[in-house]
Formats: sequence, structure tokens, C-alpha cells
Amino acid sequence: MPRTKEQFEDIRAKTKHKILEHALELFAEKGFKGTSINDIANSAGISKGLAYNYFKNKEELMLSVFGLLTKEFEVLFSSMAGESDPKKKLKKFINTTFKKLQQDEKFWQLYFHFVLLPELHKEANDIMSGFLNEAFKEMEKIFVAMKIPNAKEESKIFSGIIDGICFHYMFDKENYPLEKMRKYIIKKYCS
Amino acid sequence: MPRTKEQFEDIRAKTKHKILEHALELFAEKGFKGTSINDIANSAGISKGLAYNYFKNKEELMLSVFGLLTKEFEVLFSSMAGESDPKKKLKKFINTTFKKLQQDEKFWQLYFHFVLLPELHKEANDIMSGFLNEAFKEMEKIFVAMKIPNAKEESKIFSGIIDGICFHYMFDKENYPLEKMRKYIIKKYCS
Amino acid sequence: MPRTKEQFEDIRAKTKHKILEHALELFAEKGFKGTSINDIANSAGISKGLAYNYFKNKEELMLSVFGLLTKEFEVLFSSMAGESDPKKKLKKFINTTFKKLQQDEKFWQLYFHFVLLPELHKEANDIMSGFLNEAFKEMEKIFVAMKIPNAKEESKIFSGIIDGICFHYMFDKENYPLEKMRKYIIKKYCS
Amino acid sequence: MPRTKEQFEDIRAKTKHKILEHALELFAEKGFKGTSINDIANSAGISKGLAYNYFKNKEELMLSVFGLLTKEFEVLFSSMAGESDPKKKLKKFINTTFKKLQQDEKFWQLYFHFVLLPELHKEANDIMSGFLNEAFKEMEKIFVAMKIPNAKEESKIFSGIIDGICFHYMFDKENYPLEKMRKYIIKKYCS
DNA sequence: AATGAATGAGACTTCATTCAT
DNA sequence: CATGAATGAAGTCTCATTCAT
Repeated sequence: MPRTKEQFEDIRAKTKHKILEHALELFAEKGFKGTSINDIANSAGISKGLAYNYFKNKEELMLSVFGLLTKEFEVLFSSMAGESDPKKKLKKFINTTFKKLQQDEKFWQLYFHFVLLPELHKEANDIMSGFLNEAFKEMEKIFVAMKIPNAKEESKIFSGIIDGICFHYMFDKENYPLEKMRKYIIKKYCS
Repeated sequence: MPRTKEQFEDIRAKTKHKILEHALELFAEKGFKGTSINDIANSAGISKGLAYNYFKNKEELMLSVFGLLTKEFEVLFSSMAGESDPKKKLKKFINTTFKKLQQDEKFWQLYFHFVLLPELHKEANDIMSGFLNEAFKEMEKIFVAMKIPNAKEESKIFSGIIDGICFHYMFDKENYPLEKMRKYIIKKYCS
Repeated sequence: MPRTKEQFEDIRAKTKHKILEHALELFAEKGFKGTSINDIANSAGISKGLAYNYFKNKEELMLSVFGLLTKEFEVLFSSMAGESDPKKKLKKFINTTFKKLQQDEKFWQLYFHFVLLPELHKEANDIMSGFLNEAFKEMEKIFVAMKIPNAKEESKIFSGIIDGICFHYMFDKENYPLEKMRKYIIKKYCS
Repeated sequence: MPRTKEQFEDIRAKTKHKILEHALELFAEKGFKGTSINDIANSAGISKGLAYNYFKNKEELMLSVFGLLTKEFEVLFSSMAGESDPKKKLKKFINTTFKKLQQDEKFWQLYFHFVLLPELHKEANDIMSGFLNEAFKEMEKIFVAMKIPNAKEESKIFSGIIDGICFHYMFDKENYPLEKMRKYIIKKYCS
């Protein structure tokens, strides 16, 4: 009973995604250079060879993982899209970000990783750079809409707070008072 | 006639320091795993083998580099020690930090690197963790002394701002308005 | 279609054995430290890297070679097991030993090597030590059964003769009258 | 007060001998390839460089050590020279050999080492080979003089016993009944 | 006579990648 | 679609040897 074309494609899509997820996790934990194709294959429960069936080489795999990352970034930002009230917009952003941070720390870890090691891949770094600038601008718009004085600076400070807290949380997940900080920031900026 | 003990010690100290500096720079740029001993030796203008005359292995070299890092951290914090007025203290910290950021971005880059890849070396990570907690406490004391409400949270936010801005600056050194931010933060927190 | 598990196991068993045999030969000829993985790989007609697919490192390879050696030792001793008459037992031992010596001098060479360099690997040395003591005891039993006076000493002398002759033969294979000695010893001890 | 030429030469001779002795010990323990010039220099309490002041390279040092070995061999054999009675001759040889074995096991270990690894140095091996043949002949003469039947074979067996016992003793110095064996052999062959 | 810093060849080892099945 | 044996380049590390002092 040969499988249909759709079934094949379904298998391919699922396997590819499985590889990507495990690669993301390992890259985040041990870095790109610290993770071998073997590590990823073992973690994903497939053979080394199969990984090359889906990705031309380690670099391509890395770029695909990077693609995953940017897609999730867009999701993070699009969460605000529904809201028109700037305060509610900001609140949504804060909540989504903190939730993501708790649920998916690997995501943030890898984000920091890509930013810190520009040598890894120039193109990816540029894309990421564009993202951050986009985020800065978006944030500034929100702060302007909220009529906060010095919106340019304050929005940058706010972005700094978010990344800074993510960073500190990742450093000491057990003890960092993440939930308390979330509530405090929302009270401070959204009320 | 052989060199005197002092001469040998002098040579060793100088060469060792040269290796450490180049290693720090390269580790910061390309990561620990992305930097080969060959890279370091070439950069420092010595032979591969000589590196092993000074450091038992790559890991030891990394730990020595880490030692450099912590020493500079201490210098950063001790810069505040002379001041008793909390506002002046904070101002000094901000200025020293931003100055260090501009003069020695590698330092920060490596700091982020060590924090992000705890797998690299548990011991180093623990030491770093202790540092950060120390810094949190110190900052909280300052905020309490400044009679800022919610000192606990606000001091954490402030720490986040600093690391967040460092992070954003490193991402886009050309365009980030670092000087403007420094002045703004000082006005916001120290006046 | 991937190979079946059996096919893979077959390949692995064959390649592993090939490596072991060439390693044994080279270790015997040039010593453990004098033999590089490259030497072994070249001799076995494989790549350097493949050796590490089969053995974690050079030490493990050495221990596996040592395992081969002990297995062959057991075969040597088990050759006597079938006989109950002590003289026939001894005769069989002498014949098997001398035959092995001629056919497989590497085996003896490596045996001496392991004994001479205890620093190489303590564990292997201990195992070997156990073997030799076992052999001493076995030989003593035979000498007692043969009602030879001073069996304890005479059996040790006999063991010495065997190892001594093996040693002298290996020294000067071309000229040493091995066959004549074999016959002489059999006549002396087994008639 | 400059030293005289004799004093200089005395120092040179002593230092050279010190190096040789430590080299002999280390070569015996860890093998030629397993011993570094550094090991030897440290053991002898001198600098690496000084070793090269006395020996052109590691090979030359090894050959000098080999020279030491052969010289001591000659001493061993010359111990018999004074005696004319073959039984007393043999007794002297046995006693000297067993005494040397107990006092200077490194000597024997290295002897075995040189014989086992002919690759080490062809020339040395040939010299050693000559020695052994000389010894065989000498022993045969003694056995002939003692009117032992089959002197050719018996003398070879005797030589085998000696080397075999030396070998077994080195393997298990703690437990091997060396003294008992010495007395037994003397009783067996010299009375 | 003596030192140990410095070099570089070569050893051990890892790992991205290919390929036969 | 899937496997893992096999390769080879590159990295870590050791060590004989040289050399300035």
C-alpha cells in the first residue's frame, strides 16, 4: 500500500520540523559551534544522514533555525496588532513576552546568541538587526501615542528593560522574581 | 649565563598577558568554540605550542580569561566605592559603565557570552552568578538610600536597563545613540 | 533502503577485527607509544577517523588488543584441558606453545611488552599478573601429578624455560634452533 | 677563582653520568617513547637545555644509555673470569645475576626492552644480539667443561631459565620466591 | 656550564559531510 | 525515506629541539 504524495509530504514536513526544534534547543544550550549534527540527530531520534536529506549542510540548518526564530518574533509582535489603545497594546506585548520567556527560554537564549556572535552569519545578523530597529520604531510609536515625554529615549529604555530582564532571568531562572517584575512593569507603564 | 629568575618571570608575565588579551578578544568575537588555539597564537604572534607553555589546555586558558573578566568587573564596581552620596554613586557607576562599554566592547560581549552558555563551564557560571547577585544587592542599597519607592523592583529595572542598553548597543554600534542615552539616564536617575 | 541491522553488525564486526589485528601487530613491533593511530589506519587500509568510530581512543584500542591477547592465552591453556595424563598434558602445552611461537610471534612480543611496561595500563597489568599466577599454579599441579620432586621449584623453572626460550627465539629468529629445543624439552620432560 | 680544567671535566663527567642514570631508569620504567627529555631533565634535576649540552639528541642519549647497559653486561660476565672451575664459574654467574636482579631491576627491564623493540635502533639491537650469542657460547663452554650431556641444548635451557626467572620476577616482585629459586638452581647445577 | 622560552612537526581526536545500500 | 560506515580536514595537544641570555 504505497503512501500518497500528501502522506509523503506530511512526513517530510513533520520530520523537518522535528529536526528544527531539536536544533534550536541544542544551539541555544550549547551554541552553534558546540552542537554537532550528531547531537541534533540523536536528540531528534533520526540518523545523521537523514538530517542532510532535509538540510544541505549545517549552515543551512542554522539559517532555517534562524528562520524559525524570526517567525516567532513576528508572532510576538503581531500579538499587539489587534489592539488600538497604546496602553493595552503595551500590556499585551509585555504579557506575551514574559509568557514566552517562561515557556520558551531557548527562544530567547538563541536570540541573544545570534546577536552576540555576528561572525556566525552576517546575513542572519543583518536580518536580526532590521528586526530590532523595527521593534524600536514600533515601541517609539506606542510611547508617542501614550504621550510619554521623551518618547524616543523612554521607548529605548523600555526595550532595554525588557531585554535586560530576559537576560537576568535566564541567568538565574530559579531565583529571579519574574512574575513580580511583570506585574510591576505593567503597573508602571500601563496604568 | 642563564637569565635570572626575575628576567624569566618578566618574560612569562608579559607573554602570558599578551596571550590572555588576544584570547579575550577572540573569544568575545567568535565564541569559545569558534576560536582555535591557532587563531589565538596567530593573533598574539606566537606559536601554537607556546600557548601550552602558559596554559595547560584551552579550558584553563578560558578560565584565565574569565579571571580577567571578573577582575575588570570588580574594578567597575569599586569605581563607586569612593562616593557616599547615592546619587553621585549611581552617576559614577553609569558613567564608568558607559565609558567601559565604548572603550572595551569585547569585555561586555564576553560577559554576555559566559552568561548565555552555562554549559561552557559550570564553575565560571557560578562565579558570574554570584557577581550578578552582588550587583543586584548593591544596586538595591543605592536605591533604598535614594529613597526611591519600590527600591527592590526599581533597582532590578535599572540593572535591566543597563544590561539591555549594553546589549542593544553591541548589536548596532554605528547607529545606537549611546551618548544620548547616557545623558538621559543620568538626568532621569541622578538629578 | 538502509542496510539491515545484521548487515551493519557484520560490517562493524569485520572492520573492528581488522583494526584490532593490525593494531596488535604494530603494537607488538613498535610498542604502544611507538605506534600512531595513523600507522594502524594505514596498515588496516582505513582512514584515521574510522578507527575512532570503533574505539573511543587509543587507550581503549589498546585495551581491546589486550583483550585479544588474553583470549588467545586462554586458548593456549585450554589446549591442555582434554588430557588427563600429566605427561601428555605437558607435551600438548609445549607443542601448542612452540607452534604458536612460530606462527604468531607478535602474540608473544606483545605479551612481553605488556608485562614490561606496567605503567602502560595498571588494569591490564593486573589481569596479566593473574594469568601468570594461574599458569604457575596449573604447571605446579602437573608437576605434582608427574611426581617430580621439588614440584614447586621445578615447575617454576619449567615456566622460566618456556618464557626464556620464547624470549631468546624472538631475539634471533633466524638462527635460534627452536625445533631442536622443542624436541629436546619434550624428551627431557615428557618421557 | 676560576675552576681548573680538571674541575670542569669532573663536573661534566658527573653531570653526564647523572643524566644517563636517570634516563636509564625512566626508559626502563616507561619505555623510550614514553619518556620525554623533560622527564629526564626533571628527574636529574637539570634543565632541558643542559641535556642537549651533553647529548646531541634523544637518540644519542638512548645509545649512551645502551652503552651503559652493555658495559654492565660485561661486568656481569667478567665476574666469572677469575674462576677456572666450571661449577664455581656457573655459581658465580648465578649469584651475580640474581644479586644484580634484586639490586638493579631497571637494568634488566631495559635489557628486555631493547630486545623486544628492535625498531628502536637497529645498531643497538645488533650489538645486543652479538652479546646474547656470546653469552650462549660462553655458557655452552661451561656446560661442556662440566661434562653435562647435550651441553648445547642444556646450556640454552639454562640461559632460558635465567632470563625466564628474571622476567617472572620483574612481573611480580613482591611474591616471586627469588631467593629460594637461586638456592635451588645452584644446588641443581653446581653441586 | 646552564636556563627555560620559543618553535614546529606530528600525534591524538572530533566532526561535517558523503555514500553505498 | 532512511541508515550509519567511511572520509578527511581541522582542531587540541605533546615534545624534541633550538636559542638568546
